[in-house]
Amino acid sequence: MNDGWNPYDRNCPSRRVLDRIGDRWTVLVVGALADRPLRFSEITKRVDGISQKMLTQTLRGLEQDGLVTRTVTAAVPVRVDYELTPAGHSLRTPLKALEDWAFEHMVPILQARERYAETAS
Amino acid sequence: MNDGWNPYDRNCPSRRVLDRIGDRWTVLVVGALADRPLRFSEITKRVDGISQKMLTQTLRGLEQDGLVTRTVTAAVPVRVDYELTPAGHSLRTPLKALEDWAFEHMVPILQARERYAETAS
DNA sequence: CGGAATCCTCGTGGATACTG
DNA sequence: CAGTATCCACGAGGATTCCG
Repeated sequence: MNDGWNPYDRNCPSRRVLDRIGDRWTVLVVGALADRPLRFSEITKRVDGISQKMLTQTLRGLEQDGLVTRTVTAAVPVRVDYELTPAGHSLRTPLKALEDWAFEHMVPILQARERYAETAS
Repeated sequence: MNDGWNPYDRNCPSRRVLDRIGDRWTVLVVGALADRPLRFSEITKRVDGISQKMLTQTLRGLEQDGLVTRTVTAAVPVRVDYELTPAGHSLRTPLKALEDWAFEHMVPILQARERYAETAS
């Protein structure tokens, strides 16, 4: 049922998918689009620190995987909206679970990190 | 309740935690340790493609965050076991949800990817 | 406004060799 | 066995400029 693949094998299909999802920006962009479609510039504002190059790249990847749709409205200036597909929305559930985990555990984790930093000479 | 932080802000605590989790190797190493404690060399074998440098680095990070414990057994040769802490185990739940999602959606996603590759001249 | 193209710089991370 | 220490290459990704 797994086609003989082992999830820890670098070429395992599910791992190839996971590699895209695990991407730093992908998680944040999907999160930004969770509520409603957004324009390119709106996403830029929401996701702090992302460059327009990375945003373009991330969106192309999501589009390529069928997780986001790109809609161009001809006008001057041009308007482009990005929206999660049903599959994209379904990704929010596990992603949200991860964010919740991070939020719940961040205090002890950040404390442990600082303690570690002090110990290290 | 969020200390005024916005999750998309680069300095938001939960995002700082997420950055570690989002790491390519971290997910795989935590997964490898899910069932039982493992020795260094055992993890190397399980996680295909990881170099010993990256494994060391990843383990140090997890140790630093209190998600993994490192136990040294003095002997010749030395034996070192790595084990998930309770916090580390709790991370498995959201991670598993993500893996499941990847497995469920991989077929259409990989197909969409190929279609995209063909279209592009 | 929403990019594409170019340049250039860091850091990631692999390969190798050596050590307790 | 389980690392540490170096060296090095490559690619991610930022800054900038230009275009439809």
